[in-house]
Amino acid sequence: MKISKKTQYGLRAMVYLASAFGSDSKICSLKQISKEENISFDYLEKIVSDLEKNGLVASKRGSKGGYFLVRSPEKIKIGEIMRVLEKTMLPVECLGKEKEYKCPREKTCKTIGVWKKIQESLDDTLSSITLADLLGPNKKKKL
Amino acid sequence: MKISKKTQYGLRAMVYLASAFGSDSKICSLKQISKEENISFDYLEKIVSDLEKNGLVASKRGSKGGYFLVRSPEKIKIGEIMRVLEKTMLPVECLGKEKEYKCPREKTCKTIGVWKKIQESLDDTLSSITLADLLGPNKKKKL
DNA sequence: ATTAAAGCCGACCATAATGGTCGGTTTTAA
DNA sequence: TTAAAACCGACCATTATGGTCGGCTTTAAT
Repeated sequence: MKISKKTQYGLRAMVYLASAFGSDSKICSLKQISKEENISFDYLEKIVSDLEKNGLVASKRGSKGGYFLVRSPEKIKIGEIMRVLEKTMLPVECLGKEKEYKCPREKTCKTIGVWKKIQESLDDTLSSITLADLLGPNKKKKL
Repeated sequence: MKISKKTQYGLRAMVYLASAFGSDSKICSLKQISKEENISFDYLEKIVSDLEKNGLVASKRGSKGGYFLVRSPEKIKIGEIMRVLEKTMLPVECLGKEKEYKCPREKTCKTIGVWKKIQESLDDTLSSITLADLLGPNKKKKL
């Protein structure tokens, strides 16, 4: 029941990009991010690559290249980021709707309700917070 | 971000014991539980042993022995069970209060708020449900 | 007294996930 | 032409997970 380092690093990188979003220098290199956020460059590369493949950031290649948010911070929910980076956001398999998986205990299971409640409160929380909400005092707003 | 099988099995075992709690035959053997709940006997043994060490169940040894709840189901919160069986209930290390761990980013961290919210909603959920709440229709109550 | 059922306990183990590193290729601004 | 940066796949050590096994101890029943 814990959040992976991957997700933690990824969220930090996203917050970093969010801070830069308004400015003219909204493009940030991995070197920059990894240095300032103290995250292994090589590992960060993999993480950001995942974020890119899932349409949360975009890149510019070559010298002076880097990454930037594709949407403004207010439009990016924390849940979206986590769903990309965490292996699974389902507390238990049986809550998934994959065809292959079919729980034989389904009908009579007394514990499923617990996992459902956990999932619901998690979803609530993660869809109520956006990147913009994390941007520190001078960039206005809560949390 | 998922619940281990250990916890899932453990909760099912606890629910099983809770069902038996009222009756004269409140003592259940692992053989019985593992068979009816379809959980590996050997693995269940380890799980229930953890629950015993943490004072959630007690045992009677020898023939006709087995395990039983130490408290009535209404007095056992799901959170207690999970805190015993899950490796950690903290979304991230930095939320812990261990002396050894000290996050250098603490002061300026923009992401900690997210993890705090997750933890709070999780705690809320898990302290609001008791074993009794999971006991099916004939044993009264919600969920 | 013996036996069978049950808990108790520590060792072992295969597989997968985690968190990370490395070397090389391609693109692009200067 | 060169340096900076993204891109990409392979590799790797450590840990967690989920589970098995064998032997010991306790106790009810015969």
